Amino acid sequence: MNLKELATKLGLSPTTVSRALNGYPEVNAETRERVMAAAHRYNYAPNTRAIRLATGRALAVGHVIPIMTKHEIVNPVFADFIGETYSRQGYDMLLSVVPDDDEDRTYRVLKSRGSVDGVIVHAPRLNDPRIALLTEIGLPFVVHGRATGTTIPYSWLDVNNRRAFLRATEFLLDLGHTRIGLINGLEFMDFAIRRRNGYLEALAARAIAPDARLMFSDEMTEAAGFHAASTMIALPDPPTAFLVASMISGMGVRRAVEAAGRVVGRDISIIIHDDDLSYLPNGTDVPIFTATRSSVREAGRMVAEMLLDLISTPTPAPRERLLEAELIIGQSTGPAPRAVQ
Amino acid sequence: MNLKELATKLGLSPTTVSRALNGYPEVNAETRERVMAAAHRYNYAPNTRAIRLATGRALAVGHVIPIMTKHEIVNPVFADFIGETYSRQGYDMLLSVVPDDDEDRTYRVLKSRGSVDGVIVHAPRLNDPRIALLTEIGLPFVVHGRATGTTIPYSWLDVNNRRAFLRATEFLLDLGHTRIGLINGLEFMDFAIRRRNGYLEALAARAIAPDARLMFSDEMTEAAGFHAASTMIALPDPPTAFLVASMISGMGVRRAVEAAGRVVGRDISIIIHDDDLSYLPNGTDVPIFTATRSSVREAGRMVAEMLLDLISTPTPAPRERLLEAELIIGQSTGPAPRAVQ
DNA sequence: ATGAAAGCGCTAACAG
DNA sequence: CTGTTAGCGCTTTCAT
Repeated sequence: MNLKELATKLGLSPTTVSRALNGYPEVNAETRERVMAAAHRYNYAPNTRAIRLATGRALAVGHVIPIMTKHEIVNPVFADFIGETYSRQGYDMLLSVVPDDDEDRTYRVLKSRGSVDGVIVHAPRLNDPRIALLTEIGLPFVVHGRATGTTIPYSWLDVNNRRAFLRATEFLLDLGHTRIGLINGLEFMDFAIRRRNGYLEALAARAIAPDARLMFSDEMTEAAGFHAASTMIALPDPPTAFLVASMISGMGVRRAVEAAGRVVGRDISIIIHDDDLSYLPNGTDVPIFTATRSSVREAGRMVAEMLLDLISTPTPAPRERLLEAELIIGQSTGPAPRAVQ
Repeated sequence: MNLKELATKLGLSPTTVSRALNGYPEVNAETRERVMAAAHRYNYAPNTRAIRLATGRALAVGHVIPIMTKHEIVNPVFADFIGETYSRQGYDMLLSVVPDDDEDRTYRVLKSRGSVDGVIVHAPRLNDPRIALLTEIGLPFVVHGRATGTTIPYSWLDVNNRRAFLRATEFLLDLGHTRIGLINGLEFMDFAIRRRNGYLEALAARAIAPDARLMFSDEMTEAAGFHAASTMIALPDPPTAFLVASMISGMGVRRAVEAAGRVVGRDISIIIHDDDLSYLPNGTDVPIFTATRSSVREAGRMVAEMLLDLISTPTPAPRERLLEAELIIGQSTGPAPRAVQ
């Protein structure tokens, strides 16, 4: 059933039916009722392809996921982008999974073929070139995260990673730890840089000089966590606590501690950060974390809304939103951190 | 730059240009050269919206992710669906994240608005209603996994989960373990059912009666793994080994073992299965697993190809593909399983 | 308040 | 081999 057929059935012109369905004010209230009812009855669904061609809008937003060719991937949790935000406004969510050495072309094609009205930029990196590129080609975008080093203004939404790690470090410092090993993600990722800064800031505030041997930056895998922790434990003056940037590397850290014959929570404390808690139940009994499932979802929804706003605004001004993370203490991944004896 | 403009510049009709660009055989070789060159020079990109309307094809495939309203989500790893398979053929990948109580409507809308040419069904459940629905409304689909209990024929690609767990169980049995705790995912998920069957089958082959107290089925979270393992360890006759269905629950299992004062790999062996190794490096030093990163990616690519095949085939016959998983022994998550003393 | 007509940019018969 | 002519199903002036 298409518009024309529906119009014929109603004895109206397609124009009027279209106007009635799209809420144009000039339509007679009674007519609108009739149209609505008929549309519902005949299960009429407008053909998106036609709307797109006629209006010149794509009615879709893109999410481009860079697959790192040299590294393990960063895999955004798409469940967080509850389709509702998009679908409620009639937008589709397009996913492009592309090797990072091919990103440029992807964005240009997205723009020139008119596949999307805007994109969400995931996993921003230091001096991320995508921001300049998108600005240049005029494809609206919102960054989920931020890109340190970028000078041109752009819209973003980020979680305060610096503050999260600052507080986690302070927490350990308060327990008397002074040698705290940082097991961070790859530090060309923006979030990893900020986390490191938070860690350093906390140390600086207590006049503790950072020790390069206690700061590892690598992929957030089990093996990398194991390697980093093992190396640090083997130092003449090993750390008494670890601050780990992901659940998975945390698993490797635990293994390293145990392999060295130490006991987690007695000899060595571990704080594991993670902002993807899809594998943990909400609210209760979680380890030390700096985000909760619900807040991550909230962020996803907010980014989506920012983009839709941006698209529908004639002359949009860049918007920025910084979310504070929660600090939650529990013990799911192991015993809670202990004071140094 | 659109087709018409390009045609004018070339002094040709849009038709000819279109034919030249789309590889129709009747075009003069020399003409084609000229057209191609001009298209390249003027950076011509066809307008997808117009192609879609004109051909009546959506040039897009949908991935519908059901968000369980009552449970933690199943979050497919989309990086596995390397866009290349789709983009090479000019297809977009559409993502719909919807609450599971709203799936019906989503599929119907997808069909009636013509947003996609077909869909990939993720995370199939026992007697999954989606298969009947999609068959009924005539939207082509391929199931990533299988749906136990479904009678109508359909296309699917699955990893042999039964066999994977059969082999893992056999491995432990060969080491002398007879009390093996199964910590499984939710058993309304098809893959979880099959894994359980593999476990049971291995026990049956050795004439070992299954013990209901050694079989847990729950969400694959850290907390659930901890709870299941703790409960089993507290039994008068506790298991000497655990077979765990995910890396994350495995973390909880390890914690439970340690909390009980036992040593992993000495008192209790653990085999962790996982088929999402995004957090592990390829190839080396992985724990006992039944799939590798590359094979998971391979599967993703294959499903995508099956769907594209299906779409472009006039009268498609259902295709079925069962992949054998690899059994890899390593020790990233802990010591390798040991023989019972 | 409603309708007629043109057009979005491409493809696909049908001619020649 | 190339061009002419109609659409695809909707929106959007411009009339009435």
